[in-house]
Amino acid sequence: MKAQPNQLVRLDSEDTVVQLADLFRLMGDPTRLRIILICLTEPISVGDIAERLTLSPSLVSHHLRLLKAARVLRGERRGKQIFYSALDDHIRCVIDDMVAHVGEPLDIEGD
Amino acid sequence: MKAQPNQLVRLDSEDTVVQLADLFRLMGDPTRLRIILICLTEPISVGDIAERLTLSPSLVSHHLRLLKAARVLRGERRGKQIFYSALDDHIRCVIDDMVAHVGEPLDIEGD
DNA sequence: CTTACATATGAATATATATTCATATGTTGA
DNA sequence: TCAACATATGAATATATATTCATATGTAAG
Repeated sequence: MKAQPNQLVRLDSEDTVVQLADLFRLMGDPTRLRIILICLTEPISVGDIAERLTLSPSLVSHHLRLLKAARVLRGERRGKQIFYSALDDHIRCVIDDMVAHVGEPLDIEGD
Repeated sequence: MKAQPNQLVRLDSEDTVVQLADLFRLMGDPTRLRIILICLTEPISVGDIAERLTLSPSLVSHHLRLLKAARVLRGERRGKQIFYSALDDHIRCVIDDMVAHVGEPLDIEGD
C-alpha cells in the first residue's frame, strides 16, 4: 500500500522537517533499528528483546522509551511484562523503501 | 511505485542493519534532510543550496560529501559549479512514507 | 600565468547521545 | 506485607558528530 499525499503535512515547513529528522535519527542507530525490526514482526517483551539482541534490559528500555515517545512503537502491559509492537505500518514501508535503495545496483560511473 | 522485495538484501543480516542505520542517520539531521529535500526537486549547485538554506558553502559541502558517499545524492560538474541531485527515487519514497507516518492521526489512548 | 570564483578539505570544538551502573517503580503470587 | 521478577529512570561518561574557520583544490576567463 502506497502512502497517500497528505495535505496537513507540509514538507517545506520547518517543523515538519525537524519532526521527520527526529524520526530518521531514531532509526539511525543500529541497536535501535534492530529493536524496531524485532517489534515489527510481533509484539515482544522488553526482556525478550534484550535476550534476542544480547543487550541489557536497561539499554533496551531506554531505547523503547524514545521509540514510544516518537510513536514508532507502542507498549501494552500483559501481567508483569510489557509487549512492544509497531504503532502503524508506515515504518515498515520506510524500511522496505530503504532496503530497495540499498539493493539498487551501482551505476557504471561509480562516484 | 512500491518497492519490490529484494532477495539480495537480508534484513536480519548484521551488515544490512548497519547499512540501513547509516542511511537513516544521514537523514536524521535537519540540515542534511533539508539539503536532500532541495536536491529531490531538481539538480542544484552547492552555492544555491547554501543560499536557499542560508548555510555556509563549507557546511553544505561537508554534508554533500557524506550524502554522495552514501549514494543518496550524486554530483555532476557543469563548468565551475557542481549540481547535486537524487541518485534514485527510493529516498523520495522513504520520505513520503515517513510523512504519512507523521500525518497519522493519534489514537484515543495517547501515550 | 593570474585573477576570480566555486567547491572541497582538515583541524578544532562544542554539543549530542549511546551505554553503563545503581536504584526506583510497578506487578504478581505466597 | 513480603519476596521475586520485569521494566523504568537518573546520573555519569565515553564517543560521535555538526559546525566553524582557515586553507586548499579545481575551473573558467582575461
